[in-house]
Amino acid sequence: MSLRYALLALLTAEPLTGYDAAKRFGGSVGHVWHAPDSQIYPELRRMEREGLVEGEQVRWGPNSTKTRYSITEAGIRAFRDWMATPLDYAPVRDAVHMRAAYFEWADPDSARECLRRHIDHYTDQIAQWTAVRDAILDLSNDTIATRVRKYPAEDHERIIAFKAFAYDGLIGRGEAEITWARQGLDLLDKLSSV
Amino acid sequence: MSLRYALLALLTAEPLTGYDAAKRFGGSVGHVWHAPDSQIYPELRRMEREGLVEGEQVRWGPNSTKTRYSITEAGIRAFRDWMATPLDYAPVRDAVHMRAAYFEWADPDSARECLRRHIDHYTDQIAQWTAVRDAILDLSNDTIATRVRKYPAEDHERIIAFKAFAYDGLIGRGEAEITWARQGLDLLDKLSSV
DNA sequence: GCTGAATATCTATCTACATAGATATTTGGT
DNA sequence: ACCAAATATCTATGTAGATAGATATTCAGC
Repeated sequence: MSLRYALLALLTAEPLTGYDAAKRFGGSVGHVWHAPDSQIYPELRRMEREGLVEGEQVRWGPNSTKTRYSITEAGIRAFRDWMATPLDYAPVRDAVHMRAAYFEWADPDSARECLRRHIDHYTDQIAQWTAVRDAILDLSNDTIATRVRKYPAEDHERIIAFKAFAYDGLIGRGEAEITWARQGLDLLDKLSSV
Repeated sequence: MSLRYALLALLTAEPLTGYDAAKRFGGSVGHVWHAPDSQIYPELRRMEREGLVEGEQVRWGPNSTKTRYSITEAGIRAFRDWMATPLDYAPVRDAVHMRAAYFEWADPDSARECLRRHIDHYTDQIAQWTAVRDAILDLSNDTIATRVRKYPAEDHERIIAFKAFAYDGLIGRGEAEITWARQGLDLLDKLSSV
């Protein structure tokens, strides 16, 4: 169901085609909510049926058109309603931590590999998240620049601050993951040195 | 697919009925991998067909039996193989961070509520995780006590250390979430005081 | 002996999501 | 004029998981 709200969130900045939206899910929103295009197109159609968005045919080259969706008043209301609704927490499914709990069944090299990959993964992610956050803060991020242009100047600070805040959360969590994995590597060293 | 390995992990400690396993998914493994019983029973049957576990009928009262599953050699091999296989990282789907990124659409009270619930949720979880970790470390946790009894004394330290390590990871991450949410509350205060 | 909780299992339906295409048009560069 | 890449969309199939039961037996306590 959150895909729907991710789409509405995108559309509060500007009208988009399904293709545009799908691209955003590779970057911006994609950092917090992933979705493949095969989920996006049908969801937009459903949302149109329910009046949350409005599709309009726009020219695309000389012989073709594409559908550009805009958020409707009802869509904005639905988004705000969602914002006021408590989230429920999805049950945990965490393969790395599960595996780590049973590392006595792995040979130490595999265990180390697993943790090193964990560190690499989050190092990588943190680099991306940090880059995006910084680009948001100095408005060199296009998506956010476009968004901000749509709203009065007195809102800009909040808009930017919340986006940066979300990224800070991802970064903080990533750092916790790395710290943990390093502790694991130390633990493996300690246990194998006996 | 990880459900399968969670089950194998459980069965390396002792044979279990589907019902026993389902209960474990409410506690121990459930902290890292959740699954409802409606997934567990069929998965165990599938695993039996594939020779990873072996079901035996054991008496249950005077007029009934139940199926108790034990891990087979093939099951142990499959589990070890999985341990040596790199995990791939599931795409992110994080409703709270997504919502936080668009807090300009929430009224400040709802935003605060959302973050307070986040703090409550993880405070709660951390209390549980900490209790389990401590019970693991002093062997007052039954599941781990049973497990440890099955293996030679020189392995006990590792077995316990890895379980505690996994819980430390959950706790660390939970603390990061709380830190972040508190920052959010501060940010909301700052922005509303303007 | 009765009753309610726990044990043990199975089913059925629905949605979300992953994966892997197919198809057609447009645009930018040689 | 041609070709590759990008744009724009749609479909189909499969699995995982959420949700909500149905059913029968056993066990513990009164």
